[in-house]
Amino acid sequence: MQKLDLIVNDLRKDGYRITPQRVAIIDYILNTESHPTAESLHEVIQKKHPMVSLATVYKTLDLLKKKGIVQELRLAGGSRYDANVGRHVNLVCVNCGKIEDVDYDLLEEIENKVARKSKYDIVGSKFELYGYCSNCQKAGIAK
Amino acid sequence: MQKLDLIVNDLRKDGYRITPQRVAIIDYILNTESHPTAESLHEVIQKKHPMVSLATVYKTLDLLKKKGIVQELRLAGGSRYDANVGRHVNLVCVNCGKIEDVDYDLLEEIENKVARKSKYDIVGSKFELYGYCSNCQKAGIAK
DNA sequence: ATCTATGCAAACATTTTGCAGGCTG
DNA sequence: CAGCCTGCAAAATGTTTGCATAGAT
Repeated sequence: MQKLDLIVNDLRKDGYRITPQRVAIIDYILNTESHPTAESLHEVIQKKHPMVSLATVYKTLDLLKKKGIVQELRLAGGSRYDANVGRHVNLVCVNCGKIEDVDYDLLEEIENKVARKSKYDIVGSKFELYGYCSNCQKAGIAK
Repeated sequence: MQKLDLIVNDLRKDGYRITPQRVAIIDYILNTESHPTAESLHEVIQKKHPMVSLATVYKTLDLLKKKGIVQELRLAGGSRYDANVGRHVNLVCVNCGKIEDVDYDLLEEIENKVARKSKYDIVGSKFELYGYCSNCQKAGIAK
């Protein structure tokens, strides 16, 4: 069974409606490695599905974020979205915005290794954990 | 010698002018652990130095980023700035936006350890490397 | 005296929101 | 056929820019 179908079934089970817009967006983001912005995603999808507005793209991406289907990378020039939600390292060019995925072993060695392998001039790195702090868990907000 | 003085001397050596606005901003960000946004930084600094505009805060933060003195964390609700530019882990509450710094050993164990220690409900993580790709290095753009 | 840095306000880019109507279940 | 989802447009948010002037060197 396709990954798309699994996600669609999951959403349906949760009571979400399966619209052509949502399917098109999910399908596209599952099958690209381009880390699109909301706007570039909208442009590409409109070619096949003229009936998709930018607002719907944003709303759908919000839904997919909540469901853990996509990850949002907040970068200069707007957020980019990534269906690869497993633990992974993104190599971001702070000049042109290009993003590449990188395999790695241990944190301690990553930076040097990556610099050597990629020919990137590394100017910084960041490992961030996202979650709900204990206060917010108690309050049960917006989860 | 104070860290502030070192930075100020460095900037002066590079030909940048040492204005009260810049000193106030650098001084504040060096001595806070609150990961302020540009706007919150502006509010706090205005209390002591009414002559600091928000535009100047942004311009100064850009300068400090270029000099490697601060790190920008792009999060929901706006970027946050952090004088701790060494390699470190930020623990971000995706609900209230609180940011805490975390010590760590090895990447493999971080997520579980942090979840246990912090009582955070971890919903995702991200380790990003920032740098200039080889193309951009050749082109020598905007560095 | 020179010329960078500032403040102001307008411009800009991205994302969010409200509402009327359409489509899924 | 009930109510969630959509498209549109306006609004909100966060950041950048242009220009005249103040102020650091």
